[in-house]
Amino acid sequence: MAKIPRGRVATYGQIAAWLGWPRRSRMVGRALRNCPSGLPWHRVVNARGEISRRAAVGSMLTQRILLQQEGVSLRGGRVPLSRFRWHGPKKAREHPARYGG
DNA sequence: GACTTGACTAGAC
DNA sequence: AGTCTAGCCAAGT
Repeated sequence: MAKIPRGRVATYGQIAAWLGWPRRSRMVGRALRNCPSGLPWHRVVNARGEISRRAAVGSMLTQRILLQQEGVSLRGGRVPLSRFRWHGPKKAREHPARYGG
């Protein structure tokens, strides 16, 4: 998760797959309950680009703000994955998605 | 050990 | 494009 570049997002399923556990997306979410500070937890969204309700302190408002600060804009409450999804630590693209800044 | 729950997902309508 | 369903598997009760 720490490898997710600024201005990009990944899904729970992706992270699970990178770790070698393709069917364990829920475990990623479970693990994030104890997410140590300093990790970009806000760059993790579900497969539809939505922010989970269980998001940390306060609400998903925090996550939305953090994402927007990185240039990840939400459309209709979702991150457009076609644009901001990160393709993984091994297949990472050279150029980040276009975002203001 | 048998339910229930959950920061999920792919597929069907 | 939205909503529902079945599948998932570790943790909690």
